Amino acid sequence: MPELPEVETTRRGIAPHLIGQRVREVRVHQPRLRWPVPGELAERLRGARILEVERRAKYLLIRFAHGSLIVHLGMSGSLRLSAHEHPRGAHEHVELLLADGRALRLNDPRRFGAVLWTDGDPLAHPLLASLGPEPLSEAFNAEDFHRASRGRRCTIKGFIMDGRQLVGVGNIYASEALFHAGIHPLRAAGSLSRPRCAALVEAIKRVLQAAIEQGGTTLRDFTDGHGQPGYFAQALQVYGRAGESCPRCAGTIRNKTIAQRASYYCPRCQR
DNA sequence: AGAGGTACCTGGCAGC
DNA sequence: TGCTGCCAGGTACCTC
Repeated sequence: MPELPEVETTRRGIAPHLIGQRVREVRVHQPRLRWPVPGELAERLRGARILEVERRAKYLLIRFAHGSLIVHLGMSGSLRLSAHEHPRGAHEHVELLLADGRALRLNDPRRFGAVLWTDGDPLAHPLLASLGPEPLSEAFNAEDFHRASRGRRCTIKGFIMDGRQLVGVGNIYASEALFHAGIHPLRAAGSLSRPRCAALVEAIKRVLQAAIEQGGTTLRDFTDGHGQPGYFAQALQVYGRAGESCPRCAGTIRNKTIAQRASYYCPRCQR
C-alpha cells in the first residue's frame, strides 16, 4: 500500500499528537509480522517519552531517549490514533497506549509490515544503512542519478524502484513519474541521456510532492493517522487507467507486467 | 555486480 | 450463494 507520500502523510498526522507523550502500555496482539515483534517492547517502552517522529524511506522512526521504534507499513499497513476505549479492529496487531488516553494502533491485514526496536541510531540499522537518497532532498539529483545509471541494463522502472538508488518510489509513483517524464518503463536505465535523467528526477520529485500535498493515494484502504483517505488517486494520470485515452496524446494507456508488477504507460508518448 | 524469481499474508473481486 | 483463481500500494533473500 504505502509509498513515500502515504508514509509521510501518516507521519505528519500523528507526530504532533505523539511528540512529548509518554507510553503507558504496549500491547502486541499479533507478533507475527514480517519479522517477529520484539517480546520485550512492553518493558522497554513503559513510561518512556516520545521525542520525535521521523521518516526515512518508507520507514517511520519513533525516537525515545534510549532507542527507536522502526515501523514499516508493508503493503497493507496503516497507523491510526484513536481513544483507548475505541474497539480494536481484527487487524490492529500492535498498540501503544499513551498517557493522554489515546492509542496508536498498527492495522495490517497482510502482515508484511514490521515493528522493530533498536537501541542505537536507527539510520545505522541494517535495513536502513544502505538505502539511497531521499527523493525530495538535494542528495537526489540529475548528476548523481545519471552517473549511477550508466551501464545498467535493468528497466528504468525497476531502477527507480530500487531502494539502493533512491527511496520512496513504489509501483504507483514509478508509473506516474515515468509518464510525466515521457519515458517508457521498459527502457534500459543505462540508455537514458543526461537531460532525460534530469527530466525523470524532476518528475519523481514533482509527483511525490504533489501526492504528499493531497494526503497520499487511497486506492482501497489507505488512511492517514486519523482514518482519513488521501485524495491523490484522482490526480493519477496512468496508474489503474489501462484502456483509457492518454491525457497527453491520442494514445491508449496500456497495462503490462514488468518484473512481476503491473505497469501503466502510454506507448505513444513514452519512449 | 547485477538480474530475475520467490516468498511472506489476507481480503476483495470477477467469473463461473 | 458459494467456490476458485487472481490481484493488490513492499522488499528481503535466494539463485544464476
